[in-house]
Amino acid sequence: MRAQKKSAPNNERLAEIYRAAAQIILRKGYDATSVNDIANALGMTKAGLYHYINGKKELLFDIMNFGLGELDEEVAEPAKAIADPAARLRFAVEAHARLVTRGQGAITILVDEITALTPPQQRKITQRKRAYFDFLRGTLDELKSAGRLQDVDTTAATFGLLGMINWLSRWFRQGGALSEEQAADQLVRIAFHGLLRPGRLKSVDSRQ
Amino acid sequence: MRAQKKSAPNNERLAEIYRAAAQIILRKGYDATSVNDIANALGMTKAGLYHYINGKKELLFDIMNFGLGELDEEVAEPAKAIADPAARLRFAVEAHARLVTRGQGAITILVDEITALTPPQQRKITQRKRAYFDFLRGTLDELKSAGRLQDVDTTAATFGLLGMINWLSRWFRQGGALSEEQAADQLVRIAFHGLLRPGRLKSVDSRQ
DNA sequence: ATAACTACCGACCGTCCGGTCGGTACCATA
DNA sequence: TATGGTACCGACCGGACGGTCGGTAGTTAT
Repeated sequence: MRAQKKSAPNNERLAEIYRAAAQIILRKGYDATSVNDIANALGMTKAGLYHYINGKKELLFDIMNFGLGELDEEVAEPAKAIADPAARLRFAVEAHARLVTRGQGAITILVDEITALTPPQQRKITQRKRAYFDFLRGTLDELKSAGRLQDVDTTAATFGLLGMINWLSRWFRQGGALSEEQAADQLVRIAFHGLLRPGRLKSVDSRQ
Repeated sequence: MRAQKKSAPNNERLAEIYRAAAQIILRKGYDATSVNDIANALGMTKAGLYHYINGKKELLFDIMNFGLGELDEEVAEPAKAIADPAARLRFAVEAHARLVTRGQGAITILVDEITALTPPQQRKITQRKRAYFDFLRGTLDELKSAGRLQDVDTTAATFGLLGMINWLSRWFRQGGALSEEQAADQLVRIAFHGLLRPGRLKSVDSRQ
């Protein structure tokens, strides 16, 4: 139904292109990245790059779908094999966090540059993201049914979780104070048990 | 030391311009927003708008500083008057969350568009954001000293907190299922007590 | 009445960007 | 050694965008 590429170019080179483009877009943002920037990073000219891609927006769309594929393969699918919802949630948070801290770029772009797509592209990406969101919230719902969840709204909690994880891309730096594993572990701790020790606090009230 | 505006234009109109620009930039992103877009939204031409602003980047810089001003006035300053660190933290999270959910735009832009600034502008904004970050982390450090904090890294915890709060702008919608107050309350609950009920869980292990 | 200032606008400019097109050099395969 | 496909490139185009400039209409001050 849709116009395909005129020919079928080397697939490995295509993967290289996605990787290089993701890195640059991650650093400068989609709009601030020119097709020339990407081509130069690959030792090519713009015209040469257009041998592989069908347009700047479609390149972004492809990168995002690649990122969603990673999320499915490395987080959602393995997690779904875990029966206990708490263990499943822990695995998902850790694996997702590591995907972000690894800094390969696609998952972060996926989250930051949706508005750059055309509306139909946006719809498709949003739909796939929604499936992942529903999987996470479903796990929280299971925990709630089992009486293992605090008294929180599972939708808000899922967004809170995703907020913490996605925010990693803004502050986590390779070679910083925390390793990828430590950062993921910290998020799990905060998400699971919160910041404050439980116990006797005679009701915390914001109005002095 | 720096070139000022040629004259001193109406300050109220300037505020209107900031507000309108913030709304559009919030919706479309800085790069995708043209100076013309902003001018038209104000019933002006681009040339007319340039009577008030010195450049697109400086407009963004001004909006960000405006957002940081709001954060100081409505969150940091009032919070600093609260002696108990847990109550102070609760107030900060709630007030900050409400600033985001209100959707006026400046705080969200502040967080999403830093890369669009010139390096000196970036440095100034980052410095002011750092002061707010330090205030939050300082509060967590106080709680830690008092033995009231879980065993978490206060830096990671502060980023986690900010991640949840800033993420609100991506999912919270006026008139949605949750009111601004409810959303802020949910974040406080999650941040303070976590997702899982405390108690007997015979060690959550991620490996089956 | 006039000078000065504010608040704009129409027209224009240089630049950069996404995208195209007609090539060419280099393989394969037969 | 002809054929055809892959992997590029130089040159170019139209359009949009940030920004400028020389105005003008309206208001206020003297």
